[in-house]
Amino acid sequence: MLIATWNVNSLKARLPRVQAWLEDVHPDVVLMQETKMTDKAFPALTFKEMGYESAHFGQGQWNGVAILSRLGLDNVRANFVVGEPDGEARIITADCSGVTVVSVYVPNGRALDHEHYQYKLRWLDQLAKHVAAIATPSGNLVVGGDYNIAPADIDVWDTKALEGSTHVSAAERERLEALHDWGLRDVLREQHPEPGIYSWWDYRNGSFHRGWGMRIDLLLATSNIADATMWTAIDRNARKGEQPSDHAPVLMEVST
DNA sequence: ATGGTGGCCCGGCCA
Repeated sequence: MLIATWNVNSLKARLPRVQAWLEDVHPDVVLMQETKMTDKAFPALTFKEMGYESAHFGQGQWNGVAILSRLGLDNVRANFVVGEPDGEARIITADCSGVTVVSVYVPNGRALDHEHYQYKLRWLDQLAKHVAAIATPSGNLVVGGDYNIAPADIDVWDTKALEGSTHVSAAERERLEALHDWGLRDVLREQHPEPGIYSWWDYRNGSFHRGWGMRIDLLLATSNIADATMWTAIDRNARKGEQPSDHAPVLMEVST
């Protein structure tokens, strides 16, 4: 089972690239973020013609998450399943051929002294509760998406440039650590301990070509899934060429 | 590097 996560930064703007990428890579399950459209505008028929069932949780011009699957798509759950529902469309869950998958778009945080950063931390606490409510550590679960957190210093191009910024702060990294403590593993980092592996590069300043990136898009998996993962990769090619997203897809191939 | 870009949609906000 080939599982991917990709923040497409507007599915309307990115649909040609997304279609070409699906035809090229043929993932079985895709966790998508930042579709930036309503459910009505979501191109479910286009994906159906390509062999994918889909589920979308959108709100309009911002946020929006989706799951595509050509291995079945059942038990779709939009938003958090416990506690207060989030006011923004940032999380959707479904079951695909025996694996529960979650597509998450964690709030950016904007700045450490911004209210949005507190929202980010609360959101991550809610995510931990959501995960505990839908699965057990011994089950088959993948929680993938744009976490807007670089798990460790190795996941950023320059720690000095990011001092005092979101994405690297102790409080948000602790929230990620709580997910690890529960039983979710960062399989790509386990398989690739080397530095310089990023999934996002700012559009500005030629960041991609200068290697100024961060690894903030993650596929976290329970041990059943992590142990069965044959390979993982980040598809940097998807960040090149005409009208790319500022994020590259992250992939994991799970033996079934 | 804190915008020189690129989304939203047409003046800024957001990432």
